[in-house]
Amino acid sequence: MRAKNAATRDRRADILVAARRVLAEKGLEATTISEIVSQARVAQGTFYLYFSSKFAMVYALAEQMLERVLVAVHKEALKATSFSETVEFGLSATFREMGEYADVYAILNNGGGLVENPADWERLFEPYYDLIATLIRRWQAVGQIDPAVHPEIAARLVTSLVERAVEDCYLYHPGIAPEIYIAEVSRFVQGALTGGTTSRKHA
Amino acid sequence: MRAKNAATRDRRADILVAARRVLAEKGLEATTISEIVSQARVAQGTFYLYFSSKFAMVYALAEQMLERVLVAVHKEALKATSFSETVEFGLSATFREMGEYADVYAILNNGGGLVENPADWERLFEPYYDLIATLIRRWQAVGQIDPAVHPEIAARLVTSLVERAVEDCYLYHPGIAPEIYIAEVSRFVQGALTGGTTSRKHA
Amino acid sequence: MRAKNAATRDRRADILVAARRVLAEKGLEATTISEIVSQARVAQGTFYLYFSSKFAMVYALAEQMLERVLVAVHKEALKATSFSETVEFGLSATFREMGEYADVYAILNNGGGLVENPADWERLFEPYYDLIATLIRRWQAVGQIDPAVHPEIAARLVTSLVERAVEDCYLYHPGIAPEIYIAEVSRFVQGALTGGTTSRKHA
Amino acid sequence: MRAKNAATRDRRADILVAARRVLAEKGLEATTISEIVSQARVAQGTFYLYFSSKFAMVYALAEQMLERVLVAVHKEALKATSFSETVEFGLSATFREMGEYADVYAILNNGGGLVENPADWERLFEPYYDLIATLIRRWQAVGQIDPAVHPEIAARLVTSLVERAVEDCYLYHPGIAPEIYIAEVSRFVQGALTGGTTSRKHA
DNA sequence: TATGAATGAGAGTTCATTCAT
DNA sequence: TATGAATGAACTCTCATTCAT
Repeated sequence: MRAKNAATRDRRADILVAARRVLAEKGLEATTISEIVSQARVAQGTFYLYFSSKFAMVYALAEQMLERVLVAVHKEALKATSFSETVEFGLSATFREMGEYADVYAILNNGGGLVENPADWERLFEPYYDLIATLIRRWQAVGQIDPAVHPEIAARLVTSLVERAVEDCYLYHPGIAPEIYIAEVSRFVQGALTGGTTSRKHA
Repeated sequence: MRAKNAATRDRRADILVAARRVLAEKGLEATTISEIVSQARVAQGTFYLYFSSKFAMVYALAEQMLERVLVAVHKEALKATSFSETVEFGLSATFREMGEYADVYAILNNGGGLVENPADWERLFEPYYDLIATLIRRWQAVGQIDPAVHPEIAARLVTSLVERAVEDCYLYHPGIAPEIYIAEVSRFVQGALTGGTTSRKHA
Repeated sequence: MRAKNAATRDRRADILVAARRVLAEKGLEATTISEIVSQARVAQGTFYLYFSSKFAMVYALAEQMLERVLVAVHKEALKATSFSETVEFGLSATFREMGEYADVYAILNNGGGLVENPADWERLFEPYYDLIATLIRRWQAVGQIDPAVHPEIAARLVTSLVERAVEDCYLYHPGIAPEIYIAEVSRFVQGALTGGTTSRKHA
Repeated sequence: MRAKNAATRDRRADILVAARRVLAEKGLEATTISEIVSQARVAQGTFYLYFSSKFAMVYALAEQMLERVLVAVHKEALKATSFSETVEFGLSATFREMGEYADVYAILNNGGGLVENPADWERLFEPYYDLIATLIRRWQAVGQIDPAVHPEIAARLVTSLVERAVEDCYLYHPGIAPEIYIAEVSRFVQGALTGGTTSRKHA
């Protein structure tokens, strides 16, 4: 198990970096393998050594992003001592990690229509949904989340909420600070899961 | 001033109907003008008489859908006598109308990357955001929504929530009844906007 | 034989005027019937009432120009009392008339490749060549032009010389006054036809 | 450092050869890239590897022709010992070289209207004009050309004269021998530049 | 592994022309 | 005569993919 020769460039990584730059700038349809390999300074054929198609490359990019978010959120969740903290820490971590990919969100959200079977693409997000659902169940177990909440559905709603907030935050309204969005989403999620219904009992 | 000859087909409408069928079946990138006009039984050039490009057509389709949802939600909102009813009626109407376009959601959600300036596309949704924000303000005025809620941001979050729920409901989990999603989103939105946090102060 | 109703626009003329404007601005290949009829404010079909094709229209335009030049040169030739005057008067008239068509020269010179049989196009210029050849013969008869000159070939050379000079003058070097070109061509033609070589023998 | 494999076809050259054949047969507008690549036996995309557009290809063809003429005329000019010989040798060489391109003249003369900025196209001919102007100045210096002649303008007139003569000779009147045209143009040019006007003073 | 010239199917789009009104 | 919506063949050009080196 020796270290990779320093002189040997990691071409797969080079390609992914270039791909993101091009996707961000041109959009999915206008992105060409040609431009990716040109920016990555590798030959056209080399691309196909690492990715079997344009779609496979987009898929790999999505995997990369989700892996990083997953790890970060998981780490923060371990530190949290309440549902409220879980939400706050998790959101901050997610905004931080996803913010790095803000430029390719619109594309990574739905596979850009490249995907032949939407379920294939959706499967990519499963681990993320699982993590959120698990966290929901954990805090339901200790009474901090409304037991009426459906963990699997809520996980997807929360995810879409976050994705959308990040998108709005980084793409459409760069003037508004991320903290504003984090606060808004935080209240949104906590209000939603701790039971608006319950709270209304006191009204 | 006579009525249009019944025999005269409305080619623009024919094209949009065909376009939806093809987009739903093939996805955006794989959809070709060729197939659209072939299904619409018009000539290739006729397409360009009504739409200046493939993108302009997708845009028109999104406009059409949003117009219908807007009208339906507006109508329901007039009938509602509480924020809770506004949410319930509005959601039902939205699910009903958007459900008709479920097949082209993934595409209409983000303009499929065809859009050159994302803000152009986002502008399309403005009227919808405005309506939601207006409704939020209305119920904030009578104390049924947490005054801390930022109407414009919340409108966008609610919108994304609904879009995503419809997507999940009609595309990914056709086994689950729409009512389940409506109930979940309803609680989600109400909990979020009536202020779960606030209610905890009383706890 | 009554005058045309003043209210009736001469659509054929309108089309030719618009055609020249478009040809001048866009070049032959980029000129479309669409734009011509749009500028002429007539319907697409009306074009074909007057011209059987795009080529027929360019041909008509060339005819129009050549007719005007022919008439003008003929008129001047009648006034001239020497070969020298014939050249000077004729050149001035030609520069004046052709100058009006300077914008479409490059196109009218060779039919732009629209022509299927180049001879068809060439035939258009025959009356002009004939006039020049006739004038050459006239002044050869009275000894003012070298008898060795071949009237038909010389007519074509003179014509091309003039066309090119007008082109250079009006298109490529608008800074240089037409008079300069007229003087240069005049000396050129006179020198060529009165036999510079021969005359020097006598010097 | 081995020689290029004999089996490796020079695709750029193949394309230019085919292009000439098609242009000559069909004219510029009717010439399609499709037919060119089909005759050159290369793929459609290969064309764009060497030429960025149809116009770029025509431009390259013109460059090729002018280069050959330039070299030939320059070589002959070195051998000439008088202006008269310069004209005769130069004309023969030009007729010989341009005769090889007679089939695409009408097109190469004005860029066929494909050119967006006529000056771009004109620039292509500059080296040729420069050579002629230089030769004129050389023989003006030793008194063999009328000092009143404007070298730059005359160079353009002479060029157009030659182009036109070649065109007439090879395209329109193939029955007349090139020598006739060469003689006519030779006398034309010599008469024009050695000063018909001057000589008449002595008459 | 890496290359990059070559491929060719197929895309979006244009536009001269027709024809029912 | 005049219209202009409709046509559809044909165009240029792109680009994912291959393969001999």
